[in-house]
Amino acid sequence: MLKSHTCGELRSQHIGQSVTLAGWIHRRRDHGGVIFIDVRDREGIVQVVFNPELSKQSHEEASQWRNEFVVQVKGEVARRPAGTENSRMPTGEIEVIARSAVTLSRAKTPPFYINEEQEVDESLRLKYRYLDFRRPRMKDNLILRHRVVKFMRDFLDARGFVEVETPILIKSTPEGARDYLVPSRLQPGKFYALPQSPQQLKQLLMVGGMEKYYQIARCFRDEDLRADRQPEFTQLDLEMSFVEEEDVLRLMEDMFTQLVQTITPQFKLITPFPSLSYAEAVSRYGSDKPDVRFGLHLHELSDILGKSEFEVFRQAVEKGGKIKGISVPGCAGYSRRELDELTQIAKSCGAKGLVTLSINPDVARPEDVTLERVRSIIARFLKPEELQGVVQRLEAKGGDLLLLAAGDAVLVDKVLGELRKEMGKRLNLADPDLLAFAFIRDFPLLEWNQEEGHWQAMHHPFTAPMLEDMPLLDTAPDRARGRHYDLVCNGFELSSGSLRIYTRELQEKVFKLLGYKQEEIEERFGHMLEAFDYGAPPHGGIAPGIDRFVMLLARETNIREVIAYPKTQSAADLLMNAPSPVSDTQLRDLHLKIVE
RNA sequence: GGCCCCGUGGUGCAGCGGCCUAGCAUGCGAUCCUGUCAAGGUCGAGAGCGCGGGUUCGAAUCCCGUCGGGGCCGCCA
Repeated sequence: MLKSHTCGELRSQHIGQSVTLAGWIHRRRDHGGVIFIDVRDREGIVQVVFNPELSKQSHEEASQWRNEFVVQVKGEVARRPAGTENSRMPTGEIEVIARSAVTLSRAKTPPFYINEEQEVDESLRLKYRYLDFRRPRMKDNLILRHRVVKFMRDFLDARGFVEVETPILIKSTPEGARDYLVPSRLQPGKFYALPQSPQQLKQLLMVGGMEKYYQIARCFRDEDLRADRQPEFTQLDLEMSFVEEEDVLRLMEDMFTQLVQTITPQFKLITPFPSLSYAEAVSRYGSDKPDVRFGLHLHELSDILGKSEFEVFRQAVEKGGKIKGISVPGCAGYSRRELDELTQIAKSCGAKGLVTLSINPDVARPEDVTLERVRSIIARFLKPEELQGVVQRLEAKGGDLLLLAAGDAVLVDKVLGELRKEMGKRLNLADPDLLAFAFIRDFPLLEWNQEEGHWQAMHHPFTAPMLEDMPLLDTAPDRARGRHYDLVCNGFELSSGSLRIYTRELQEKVFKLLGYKQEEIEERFGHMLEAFDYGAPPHGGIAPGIDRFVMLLARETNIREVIAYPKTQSAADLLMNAPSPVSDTQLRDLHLKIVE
C-alpha cells in the first residue's frame, strides 16, 4: 500500500507515530515559509505541515502542489501547538509534520469546487461525475446506499433467503411499461428485452423450490423520467413460498424498522406501520401513496351540498359524481392571487375549477359561522344549515380556508389530494425527521384502460384475486380486489407486491379477463402456465425500490443524488455521452437499418 | 404529445432596452509573507451574455426559433 493510515483516522492517540499518507490536496495555505496543506482521502482530511527547516525536499515539492494533486507524504503525527487546534475538524488536535513528499499525479483546476459546498449546475456535475464523487454529498450518499444494501443482504440472509441472479437479456413482456430492446445478432429480426422486473423469473424460482429468494435487481423501463424515476433503477426483489399477506408485510416492517434504527437512527418511525385500504387512502388522502405525516383529510360533502342552489355542486351529484373538501388551518387570509394559484393546481389536475371559502378569523366557535362571516363566491347560494354542515364535517374553525371540489369521483379525489400535498408543503405540516411508513392494501385487481378499451392489471397479471372476490371475476370484475399490497413512505410508493396466482386455471382466467386470446397466452406466457402444471407452491413477494428509499434517508428530493451515474430527463448519460450512434458494421451485424 | 422554470468570465450570483468597451464574490496566475485552517497583503489575466434569426437609432436585457438542463401532466403491468 502507498499509505499506512487514512487521513481521516488520525487522532491524538497516533501522536509520535511515523505515518505514510496518500490522497488529494484539499486546500493549501502557503505562508512563504511554512506551508499548511489539508490532505483528503475518503475517510477525511488532515493538516500536513511543510517546514523548510525540517525538510527542504518536502517543502520544495509541496510548494508546487495545487488543489486536487494526488500526493504521498511521509511524516510524524504531532500534537498541534497550544492554541492552534481546530475543533471543527475531527483530526484537529493533531497534524502531520512532513519528512518527505512525492507527487503522484498532477491535476488541472477542476471545473467546480471540490472543497466547498456550493450548488453547481447539475449537468456539469454529471459530466464530471468522478469529481462530484470527491464532494461530501455524493460520497456520503453512495456510502449510505452501500450500508442500506448491506443491511438488507445481512437481514435476509439471516432469515434464510438465497440471493439468485437472473438474466438481463430476457423476453419482451407485452403489458406494462415500454421495454428496452436489444437486437439479436444470431437470430435476425428478433429481440431481447431488458427486464422491467424479474417477476416471472422469481416466480419460477419458487416453482423450483427455492422457497426464499432475493436479489438486488436492476430494472429497466423505457418511460419518461421524473425526480423519483430513472429508466434504470434498483429494487430489492424478493419472493417467498408458503406465505400469506401478513408474512410478507411483517418481514418488511421488521426489515425497515431495524434498518432505520441501525443506519439512520436520527429518523423517527411509527410502529407498527399503519395499514390502510386502497379505498380509505384515496378517500381520506386523495392518493394511493399518501404522506400520512399530516392530516388535512378529505371529507365527503355530497350529502350536504348535493341539493345546493349552486349549479355545479348539484349537477356533480346528479351525474353520479361527488363533492369533497378539505379545511386548511389559518389560510383564510389568502389573497386573490394565492387562491388563483390553488385553482391553477386544481385545473392542472383536470378540474374545471375550485371553490374556496374563507372563514373570518373572528369566528370563535364552529357554530358561530354564518354566511356573513365567510368569504366565497358560493356564499350567496348556500343555506345557513348547508354552511354549518360543511364547517362541522370539515372540523373547520375561524381563520380556516376551505377548498371544495365537485365532479367525477376519481377526479375530485385526485384534485384534493394534490391540493392537500401542496398545502402540507406550504404550511410545513410534515415532520422532516419522521419516516411515516404505511401499508396500502385491498387494491382493485383490475383497472379499465380507457384508451385501449380493455381491462388491465392494476399491479401485474400474476396477482392473485382475493378469495372472497373470486366470484366477482365473472360478474363484476371491476369490484374484485387483488391480494396486492404497497408500502408507502412520506408520499412515495416504496414497494409494491402481491400474492401470486399459482394455478394454470386461475392464471388463464385472468389472462382472458385482460383480453388475451388463447394463442397469445400460449405464446407469451406458456412457460408460466406449464410451470404451474408441475406443482407450484403458493407464493408471494414484494420489491422495495432502493433508490427512492435511500433518497428519503439521505433527505434528498431527487433520485439522481443517490445514483452514481444517473441519466438526465432526456435519458442521456452526460459522462459517457450515451446514447450515441453506432457504426454501419454494428448495424449490419444486428440486421438493423436506420430509417429516415 | 403538452405546461412551466433556468442558461451571463472556471464556479456561484448581479445586471432585465442606452448609465455595460458587463458588476460582485470566489477560483486561477504572479509576488510578499514561518502557525494558518474559507490564511492574509499587493498586482494581473479571464466572459460580450447557450446558439440562430428578428424588432429597435441602440439588445445580455424585448420577440421568434433552436439546443441543453430541471419541475410537472400524460406515460410508469
